[in-house]
Amino acid sequence: MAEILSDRKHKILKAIIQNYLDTGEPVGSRTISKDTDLNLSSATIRNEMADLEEMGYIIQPHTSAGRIPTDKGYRFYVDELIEGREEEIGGPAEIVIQKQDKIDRMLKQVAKVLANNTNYAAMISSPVFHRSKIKFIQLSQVDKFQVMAIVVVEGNIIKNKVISTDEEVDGETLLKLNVLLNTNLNGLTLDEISLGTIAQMKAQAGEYALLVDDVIEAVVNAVQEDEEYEIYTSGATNIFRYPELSDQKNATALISTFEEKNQLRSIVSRSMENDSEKNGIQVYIGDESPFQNMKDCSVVTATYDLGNDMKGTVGIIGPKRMDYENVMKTMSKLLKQLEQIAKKDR
Amino acid sequence: MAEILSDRKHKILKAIIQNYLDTGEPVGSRTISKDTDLNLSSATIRNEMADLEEMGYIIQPHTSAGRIPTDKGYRFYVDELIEGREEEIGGPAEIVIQKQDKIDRMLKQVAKVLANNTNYAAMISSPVFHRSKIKFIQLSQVDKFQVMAIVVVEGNIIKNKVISTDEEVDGETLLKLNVLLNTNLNGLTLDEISLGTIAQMKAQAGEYALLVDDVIEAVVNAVQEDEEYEIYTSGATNIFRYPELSDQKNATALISTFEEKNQLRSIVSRSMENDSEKNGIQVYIGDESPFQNMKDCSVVTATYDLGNDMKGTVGIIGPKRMDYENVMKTMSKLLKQLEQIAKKDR
DNA sequence: GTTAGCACTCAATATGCTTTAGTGCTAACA
DNA sequence: TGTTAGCACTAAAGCATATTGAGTGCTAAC
Repeated sequence: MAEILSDRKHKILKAIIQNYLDTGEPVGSRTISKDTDLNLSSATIRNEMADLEEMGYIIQPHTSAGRIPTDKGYRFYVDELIEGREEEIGGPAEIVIQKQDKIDRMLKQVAKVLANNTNYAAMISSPVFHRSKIKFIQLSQVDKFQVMAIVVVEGNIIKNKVISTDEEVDGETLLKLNVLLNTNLNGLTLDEISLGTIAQMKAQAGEYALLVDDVIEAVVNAVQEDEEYEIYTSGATNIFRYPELSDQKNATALISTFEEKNQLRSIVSRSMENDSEKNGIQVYIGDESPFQNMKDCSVVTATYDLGNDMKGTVGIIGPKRMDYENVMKTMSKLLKQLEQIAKKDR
Repeated sequence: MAEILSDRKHKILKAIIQNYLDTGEPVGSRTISKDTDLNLSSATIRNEMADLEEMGYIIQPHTSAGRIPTDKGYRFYVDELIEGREEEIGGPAEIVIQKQDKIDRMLKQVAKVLANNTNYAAMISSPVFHRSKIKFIQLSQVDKFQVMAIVVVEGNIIKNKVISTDEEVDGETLLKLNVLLNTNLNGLTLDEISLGTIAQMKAQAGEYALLVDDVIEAVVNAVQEDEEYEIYTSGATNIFRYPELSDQKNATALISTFEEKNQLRSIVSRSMENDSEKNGIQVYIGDESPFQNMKDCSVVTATYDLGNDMKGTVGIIGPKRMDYENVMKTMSKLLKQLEQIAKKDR
């Protein structure tokens, strides 16, 4: 696998791939002969191309056609891109996200901007909160036998859950419970709520110890529940720009994927797991992607971090012949902005 | 316009439309001659068809083809359907929605079931709350200069808004404000909050009168804000089942409509406005629909009412040749279930 | 090692022919 | 007078058959 390509082959392969990214058409020897500064005739190029084909970097769709990159070819190209990526020479990013009062609005906007700037389909997950702290808890009477627990966690995310009680709970009790909960749980993450804490609370609750159990369960549920993080998408119809994806079969598969969002979750988890690579950007080419049956697509993901362990994933899905360079640039610029805004926010 | 069709023409027209709904192919005289119990030769049918064409109910796509319904033809058919619709003979509805703890989940499910049972694209709006009552309000300290107002309105919908204050607000003040807000505003709808109420509250607030203004504004905003009701969709890819909608142009338009959701809002408002017709079901054929450029589609909408003025809209979007009868039946069954579950819920 | 030249291949396009499903009209019929 | 059989006609759709064009691989000469 780790063959070393001669400088010339290297150049030719890169030229083929770049040309194919642009045009989407198989590229022939003549084109390369003209487009590169190698000053070689088409015949020579043909010989080199035959070699590259043998090595598995490119392939002919049919005898009398030019060559297109294989997955291995793409991988070569992308690896080189990632390798050579210096920190962007800043420059005022033209892309602009506006600060929004709610995080989810901002994320929706990020997805939109990403889709518009790349012309591929974009997705972004809301942060997963394994370890975000409880800011405060508020129990309120909803009904005679129903109490609602409202939990605000860091990032001003609000979760709520209705608790049905066996006996009527009067206002005073509720007040006491509220104080109890807040003094004991505020500032803790879910993981930090130990059995000890709970026992302690029960002791303090006295005759309402029973209720405490229910309430804590509700709180935990509420916080965990939307651990079922949201996924926002944008630009699904962009796939129609690429003929290789817009036949009925592919289009249906891709668009339901975006509508259902279940499969997108697998991208998110995968991206989170692998998040450690250089620059945090990951590229899945063809079959490498977590999708089923999406061998004609590539997926580019990155993880953002808003601090306090609020991490999420953005992703771009497009044809294999996507403009990886632009996608990676746009993505990292956008994320940098997002993270900056979030930083100010606290 | 209000020509009266002879009984025979009536039957023939209906047969043509029904056949076309089934097959999607232009229908010829021979087919009708065989399929109906009129016992007429194809030649006779041809004469009648020529008449119907002249009257504008049907049209020939090209000289040597059968006939397809015009919008006027569809309108005739649908009107008759709506006319003749007796209250469904109940029967245990096979379609089942499960009770969910949160309304939005239930609505999502409704959309899904609707899409699956009809094979068209489905949407449902969350209820609009012009006049839903405030159940309680909770102010909480978020930051030194930030207070969060959480408002719970009927239906256990939670809204929240962060208020930035000029001066630091201490816990005691907050408590007072909380009591003040709740004693004055609970049980009221937005419309019922009069200037008198506000003046009264300010008087009671004493030195914090200034804050009261901000807070009330925040509350009103919070409640109104998601007046920006949500729209849930399902089955957008169903349109690929119908060749007349699945060409690139149509598919892109339709699917972006579903993704963007803005245009869907215009359907919702339209449906709400017109909600007074028989059975509450409305059908927009072709250009009658609120969509732009969607002349090949029909839209069927209905309004649901969960009580307490919590009204919303469901809609189906499909080809003009959709199975209107089934759609209407499915829709009204489903809504009946939804409303029943909501009733129990209170 | 490079290149010109040539025979060859295959997809895509164009061309013309046939089939098919339907029509409208006319003339005969009950 | 309404109905029908029959026939000439039409346009789309299907099919086979050339034509073109972009590209290749190979060979022989530079």
